Amino acid sequence: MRKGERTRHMILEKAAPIFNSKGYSGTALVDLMQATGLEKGGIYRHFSSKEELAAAAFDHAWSVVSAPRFAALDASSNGVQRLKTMISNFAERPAKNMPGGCPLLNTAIEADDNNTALRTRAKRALEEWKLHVINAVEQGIRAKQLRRNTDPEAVAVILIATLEGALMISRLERDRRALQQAKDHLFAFIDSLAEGG
Amino acid sequence: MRKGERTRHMILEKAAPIFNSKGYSGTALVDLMQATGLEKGGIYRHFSSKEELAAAAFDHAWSVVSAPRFAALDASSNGVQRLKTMISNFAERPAKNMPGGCPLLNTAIEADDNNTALRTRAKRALEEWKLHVINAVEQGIRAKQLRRNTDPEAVAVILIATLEGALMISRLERDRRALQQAKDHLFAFIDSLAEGG
Amino acid sequence: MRKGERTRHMILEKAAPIFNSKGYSGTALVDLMQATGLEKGGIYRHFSSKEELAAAAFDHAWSVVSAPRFAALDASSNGVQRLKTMISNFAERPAKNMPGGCPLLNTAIEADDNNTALRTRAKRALEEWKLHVINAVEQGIRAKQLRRNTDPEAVAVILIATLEGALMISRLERDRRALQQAKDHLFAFIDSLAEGG
Amino acid sequence: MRKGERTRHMILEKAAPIFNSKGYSGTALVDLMQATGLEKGGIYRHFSSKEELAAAAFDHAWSVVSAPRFAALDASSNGVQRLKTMISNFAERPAKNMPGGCPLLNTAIEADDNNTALRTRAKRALEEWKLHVINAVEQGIRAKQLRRNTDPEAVAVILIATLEGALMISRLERDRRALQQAKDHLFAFIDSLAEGG
DNA sequence: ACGTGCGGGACCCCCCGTTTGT
DNA sequence: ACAAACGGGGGGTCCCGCACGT
Repeated sequence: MRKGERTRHMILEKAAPIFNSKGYSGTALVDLMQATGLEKGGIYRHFSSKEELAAAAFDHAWSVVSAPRFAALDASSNGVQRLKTMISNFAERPAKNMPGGCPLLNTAIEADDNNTALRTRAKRALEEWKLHVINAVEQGIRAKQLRRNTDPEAVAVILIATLEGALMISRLERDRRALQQAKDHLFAFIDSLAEGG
Repeated sequence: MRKGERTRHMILEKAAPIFNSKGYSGTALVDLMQATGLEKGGIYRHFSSKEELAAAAFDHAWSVVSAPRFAALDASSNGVQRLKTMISNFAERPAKNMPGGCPLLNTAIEADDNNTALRTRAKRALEEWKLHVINAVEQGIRAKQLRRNTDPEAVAVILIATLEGALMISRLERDRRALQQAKDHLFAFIDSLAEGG
Repeated sequence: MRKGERTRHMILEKAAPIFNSKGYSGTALVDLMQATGLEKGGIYRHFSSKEELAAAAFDHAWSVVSAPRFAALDASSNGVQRLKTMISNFAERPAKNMPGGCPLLNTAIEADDNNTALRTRAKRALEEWKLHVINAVEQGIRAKQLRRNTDPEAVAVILIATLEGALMISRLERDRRALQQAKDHLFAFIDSLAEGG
Repeated sequence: MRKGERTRHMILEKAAPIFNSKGYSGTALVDLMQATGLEKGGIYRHFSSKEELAAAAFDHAWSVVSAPRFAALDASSNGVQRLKTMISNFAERPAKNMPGGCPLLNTAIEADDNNTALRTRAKRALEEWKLHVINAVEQGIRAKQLRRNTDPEAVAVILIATLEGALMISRLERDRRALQQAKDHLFAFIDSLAEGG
C-alpha cells in the first residue's frame, strides 16, 4: 500500500467514529485535524470536501460495524439460526468498535433531505442488510424451517426496524433493556414463522 | 395573551419544523429569522440561546405530533383497540403537521451525548409515549382482553421501537411500505397477546 | 423633587460607579438596567443616549469624589495647610465612595480623542481642581507663606499630575505605597516653596 | 524570518496604535482588518483571541515607546544625567511613534480589574521602567552625585507618576505646557537630591 | 408623566470549510 | 503535507427607538 493510501485509510479510521458520534454538521475539520494529527491541507489532499470525506467515513464505519454482524453467517445453511445470530449480534454489541451507535441509523436521520451523498450510502447499507436477512429467510424456506408464504422482505423490515428502534431507545435511556426486549420479541417472532409454528 | 407570548409562540411554530428537518446543529439562526420574519434581536428577546430555543421547539413539535396520536384515545375503555389506533395513527401519518419526521427519533439521535437540554426533553417524550402504551395494555389486562402475564413495558418498547425503526426505513427508502409492514406485524403481535390467543 | 427627577438622580447614582469601573465602552446598558432595576425604556426616558448618560454620570461621580477633597478647605485662610490637606485627602482615600478610582483620570484616558461630551466634562473637572490649588497658592503668597515668584498654575499641575500618576501606579501594583511616596514628595515640595525655604 | 512571522509582526505594528488610541474594548476586529488588509481568518491564524492579540500589541507598543526613552542611556555612567535624559525624552516626545499616548498609562487605566493578561503586561512594563530609574539612581549614589540616603524606588515612583500624570493633563488640555512644567519640576527635584544639595 | 415590553439591525468575537503558495 | 490566508457565516450582544400600558 502506498503512503498516500495508508494516510487516507488512517484518516477514515479516525474520522469515522467522530462523524458517527457528533454527526456530519456537528463535526468540525479541526476535530479531524486533532484526531489525525494532520493539518487541514493534509486532509484536503485526500478528500475534496468535507461531504466526500464524510461519505467515505460512513462506508468505513458501516464496514466496521457490519462485518462482525454478518461474518461467518452466510456460510451456515441454517436460515433460522442465521437470523437469530444476526439479532443477537446486534442486540448484544450494537456499536462494536464504533462509538456513537449504528452509523446507518445516525446517518439516515441526519441526511434526511439534503446531503445526497450520505443519504445514498445509507440507503445502500440498508439494502445490504436487508439482503442478508432476505437470504437467510429464503434459506429457511428452502430448508422447510419457515412457512412457504413467509415474506422475506417484510421479515427484513421488521427485524431491522425493531432493532434500530430499540437501539434508539436504549441509547436515550442509557439502558440495554430495550435491546434485550427487542431480541426476545424477535426470537419469538421468528419462531412464530416456523413451519407448523 | 400578551404580545410577547404570541410572538414567542409564533417563533416556536416556525422553528419547530426547521429544527426537526435540519437538526439542531444544521439549523442556523438566519433560517429562523427568515421563517419568522424577525431579526436576531427579536428572537433573542424570547430565548436566551439557540439551545433553549431548540428545547422549547422540541416540546412544541412533540405536542403537535403526539396530540393527534393520543387524542381521543385514553377515553376508550378498550385497551386493545387503543393500541391498534395508536399504531395506525403513527403508520398512516407519522409526521402529521411536522416536516422532518418524528421529533423524538430525530432528537434522540442527534442529542446523543452533548446537548443535555434536548436529550432530557426527548427522554421525557419517550416516557410519555410509553405511559400511553402501558396504560392501554393494563387496561386490556384488566378487561381480560390480554393475557395476565403480558409485560406492559415490553409491549411499549416493541411497539415504539418497531414504529420508529420502520419510520426511519420509510424515510430512507421514500416509501411507506416499511410502515405498513410494521403496522401489520404489530397488529398480529397484539393479537398474539390476546387471552387464549 | 418630582418623581422623574428622583429617578434620574437614582440612575446617576447607580451608573456612576459602573462607568467609572468598567469604562464607557466597557459598560453595557444591561449593566445599568440591572443596577437600577429599570428597563431600557425607563432609562432612555431620562437620557437621550448612552453618551449623554455617561456625561451626566461623570459629573455626578466627580462631585462625589471632589466634594470631600475640597470640602471645608477654601474656608481656611492658611494656603499651605489647604494644599497639604488636599494632598492628604487624595492620598489617603483616592476613590472615596467611588469604585474604580478617580473619574478624572479614567475619563481623561478613555475619552482621549472621540467622545467629546465626556472629554469636555473631564476638562472642566480638571480646571476646577486646578482652580482650587491656584486659589490656595495665591492665598499662601498673599499670606507670605510662599515665595512671591511661585507659579500657582505650575504648582497645580505638579500636584495633580503627581497624585494622579501615583494613583495609577498604586492601582496597577495594588499597593498604596506609591500614593504615600507621592504625598511625602509633595509635602516636601510645598515646604520648599516656603518663603525663605 | 518566515512569512507567518512577518505577517504577525505587521499585524502588531498596525494594531498597536489602534488599541492604544481606542482602548481594548473600543477597538473592533474590523478596525484591525482594515488596518492590516487581512481578513478575520488571516488575523486569527496568528492570535487565538482578541485579548491575546491586544496583549502582544501592548508589548509591541511598549517596546516602541520605551526603546527611545531608554536607548543609549544605561551605557552612560552618569546617573544624574541619565535621569534627566529620561525625563527630557518623555517630556518632549511622550508618544513617539505611538498615537494615543503612553501605552502604560492607557492600559493601566482600562485593564484595571478584568483583563488580567493586559494588566500583567502593564505591570511588567512599569516594573521595567522603575528598574531603569532605580539603576540610574544607584549609579548616582555610587558616583557620589546623589545623597547616600536617597530612596531609589521612591525617586522612580515620583518620576514616573509626575510624568504620566502630566501627560494625562497635557492630552486633556491639548497643550504641552503641563509636560514642560513636570520636566522643570523633576529637574529641580533631582538637583535637590544632589550630594550637598 | 412615567415606565414597560418588544423589536430592529448593526456589530461583536470567533470558527467554518476552502484555496493557495511552498 | 504544511503553513498561510480567505471570506463568509456561526451564535450572541449591543444600543436604541417605538408602541403600549398606567
